[in-house]
Amino acid sequence: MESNLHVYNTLSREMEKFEPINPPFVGMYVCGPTVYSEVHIGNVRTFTSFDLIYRYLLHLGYKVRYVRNITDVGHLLDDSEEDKISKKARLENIEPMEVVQRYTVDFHDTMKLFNALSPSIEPTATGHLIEQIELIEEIVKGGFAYESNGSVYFDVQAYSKNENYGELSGRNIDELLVNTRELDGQDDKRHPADFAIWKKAEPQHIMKWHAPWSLGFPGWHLECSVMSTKYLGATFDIHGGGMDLKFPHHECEIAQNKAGYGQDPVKYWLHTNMLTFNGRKMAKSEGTGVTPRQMITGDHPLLTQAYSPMTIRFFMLQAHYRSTLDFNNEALQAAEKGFKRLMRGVEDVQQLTAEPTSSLNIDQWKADLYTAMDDDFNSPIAIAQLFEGVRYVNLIKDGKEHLSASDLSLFQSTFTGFIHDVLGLKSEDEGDDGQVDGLMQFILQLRNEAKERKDYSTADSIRNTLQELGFVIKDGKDGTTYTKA
RNA sequence: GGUCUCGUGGCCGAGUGGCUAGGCAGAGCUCUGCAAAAGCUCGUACAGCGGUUCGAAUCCGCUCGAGACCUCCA
Repeated sequence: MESNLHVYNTLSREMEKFEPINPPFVGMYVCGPTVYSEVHIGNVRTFTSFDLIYRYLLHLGYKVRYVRNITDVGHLLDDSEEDKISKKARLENIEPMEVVQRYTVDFHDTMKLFNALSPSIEPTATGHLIEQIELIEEIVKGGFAYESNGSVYFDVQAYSKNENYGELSGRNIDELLVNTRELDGQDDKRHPADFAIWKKAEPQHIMKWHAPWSLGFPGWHLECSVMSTKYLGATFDIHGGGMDLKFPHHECEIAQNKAGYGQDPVKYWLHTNMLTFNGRKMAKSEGTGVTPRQMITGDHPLLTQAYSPMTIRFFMLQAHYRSTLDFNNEALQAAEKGFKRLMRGVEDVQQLTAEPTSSLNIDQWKADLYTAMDDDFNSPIAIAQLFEGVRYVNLIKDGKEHLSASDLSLFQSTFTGFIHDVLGLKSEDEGDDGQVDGLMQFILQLRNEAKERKDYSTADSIRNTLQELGFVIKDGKDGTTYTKA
């Protein structure tokens, strides 16, 4: 298993050659959603980015175990004593697990629309309470956590004696202690930077479990430590998530793993950047979240039209996963047209015929494609290279370039395979039963007869009417074809 | 207030010490009954001001602007 893949590791802040701990196996853990409401389009971007990464690793031949959790324990809101899931449950007058079920299903449906592959394992926080309690016990035993009023807090200062709390996020422990804001309900903590790993539940709290310290619930960061370790081992290859999780979530995860399991959990940390709308980060908490449903239906004040899931996916892949990406109508419309052009290339490439020799260097073209993806999954460059491929298709179609049988077959499989399997893009033309095509062929035949009679008014009338119905007519050298607009 | 990121042509968005990103939009040409499609060609962009260098959009400093994290967030 040899590849030349390089990835940007947040931990080292450098590009590193990707070398799995146990090739050809790769363990990848990605922080999944908290299922208390519909995901927004920013969440979709993150999971689409990791879908691209997962797909490319598979394409390279790695045996990937992809674990993505579902956070179904609500965690505390900043200034209330109520967590997100039980709050939602109370508002909608339903069971907390009903909330969880509804939005888990919705999340899966959404990711399917965007053609994301399912993870290998999708564990839930509530399904791993025992393991979480065990990890807390280990951390306490090691002297890195203390109990206070039925809650258990991670002792950041004790941990910092020998470890570097802040290594991932570049934070300085002393500044952290000074700069942490004064929050209510911090009385139980010894230091403001300490974080809860077990929280005693207030009487009105719905989701709670019995533990040695109290009837309560686990700290948010704990589930990922536990589930990643359980399914991928104490040290695994890739841990991913959104940039906004770097601190405190991932920082705390590392601390918990080192304190409880005695091991540095992750070799490569990958973080995806945020999606903005009108230059502002999209976030549920700010009420600026645009949902996938709104994107697909166009039902949102900021949208001038609807955009299909594949248009949105293509648009996302046109930016690098570590860059912020700003949504606006003009850019999305550009993506819509570009995507259609790419898909036309996929259709047309299959129609090409071979010649005795080649006038294009397909090996080089293919190598450039892989070079792009090997450079930290640089999908924008890869897409540029695929558009170069579209140009090839058209030149060959026009007889201006030609390929040998072996080159043509390589070109076809690489071009189509990359678009379908690596980028996860597929045509959205709803297939028909051939009736439409039969009708179209008949109509076009009538039109061509009119053209031969130089009856251009009839020919144009047919073309205009078909155009209004959504069919674009193209008179080529070898006959007339049509595409759906 | 602290930490950090970014500022690329009309729009989105790669790249990065000297060589074409790409998509969309725009202009011209070829093809065509016309059109569409397709092909070819074109704009010569890197916030501003200094500095380093033979040479910087790319490195350094400052200024301005935008954003993120520091509190739940993908």
